[in-house]
Amino acid sequence: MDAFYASVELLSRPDLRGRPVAIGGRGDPARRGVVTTATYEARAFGIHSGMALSIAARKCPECVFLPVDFERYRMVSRQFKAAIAQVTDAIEDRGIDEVYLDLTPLQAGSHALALTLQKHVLEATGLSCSIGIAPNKLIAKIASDLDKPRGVTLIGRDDISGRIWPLPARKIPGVGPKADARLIELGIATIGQLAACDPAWLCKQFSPRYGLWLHRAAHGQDDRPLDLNPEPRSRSRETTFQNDLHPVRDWQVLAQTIAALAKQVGEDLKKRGYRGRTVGIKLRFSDFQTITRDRTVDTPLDDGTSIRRLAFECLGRIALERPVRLVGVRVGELSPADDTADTLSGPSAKAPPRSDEGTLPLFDDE
DNA sequence: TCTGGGGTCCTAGGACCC
DNA sequence: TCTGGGGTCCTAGGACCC
Repeated sequence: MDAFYASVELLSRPDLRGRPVAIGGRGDPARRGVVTTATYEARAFGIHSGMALSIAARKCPECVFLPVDFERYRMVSRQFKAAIAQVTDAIEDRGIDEVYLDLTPLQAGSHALALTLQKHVLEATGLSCSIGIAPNKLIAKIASDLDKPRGVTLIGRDDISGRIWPLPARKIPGVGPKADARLIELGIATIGQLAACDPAWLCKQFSPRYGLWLHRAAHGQDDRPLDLNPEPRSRSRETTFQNDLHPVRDWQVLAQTIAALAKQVGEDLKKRGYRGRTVGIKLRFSDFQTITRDRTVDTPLDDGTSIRRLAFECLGRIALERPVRLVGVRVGELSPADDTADTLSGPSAKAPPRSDEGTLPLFDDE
């Protein structure tokens, strides 16, 4: 979807069309938050997603800032996916504003299919999208980005050297800021230059796996099938404080926040029918250093009380010596709640007992 | 007044087991 | 003066994506 959150907001605020608009945080650039989406007018001022709201406001004082409304975006997301489902049900969900489709079995030509999809999405939501059609997910994803907004880009195997190789290596999904910076250091700026590199040399510069993947990606090779029904791996909630917490003076606030997050994660898990064996917490300090602690137990759980107890145990293993900016609670190693195989028997039942199992030496507030 | 929230996957080291 | 090899699980951190 093109500039998804911003485009959704403009549906109800047509008066803002043509003006620089940025969506993020609570819509107040004086408060903590980042730009999630900027309209193309705002992008012209150098505003982009991930940028601090305060910096965006400095770059463009006339920019309009709106708060994020995830509930609404999720609703529109369901609408556009339902519109696409009229064309194909081979849909891999890639989050709120993206999907992969397998159009292989369809009879119509690629370009006609793309126009049909855009028409369905526009009629269902009033919003535009950009489409890339290619022999695999990797190239389709790159292609979808080449002609935004409202683009349709077709790339065949024979087009890879002509259309893909001139692009910056950073355009490969999976090459982020760190890998790109390292590539630049190594004198590699384009995908074509990456494709010319010896894979063994790339493996030496990066990890063996990543080096091999880089080489294959640069040659447009990708054999990942669509994942039509991915199982969730973890569930988490986190929050950034408007003002950093003093680790001692504000301990109550920290504890209450963790308890509330634990409760929410538990409710999320129950609603979706999952339990998890690993409970973890995340703390971000004022210097932006982020640390995590987690704890795995034998029996999967989904109740807020157990999650909170384990979260507090994790908290007890962290030295609270700096102001705390963010706290989060996570449950991982998920399994369906109706799958009782692991809870009744199995290897875990024979695991040696842990002396501190279930105890809460420091922070027991029950 | 710089830097959200919710995810996935990978790496590396240590414990532990055979 | 020496101390294997292979495997799994857990933990912590980090890169990356939407």
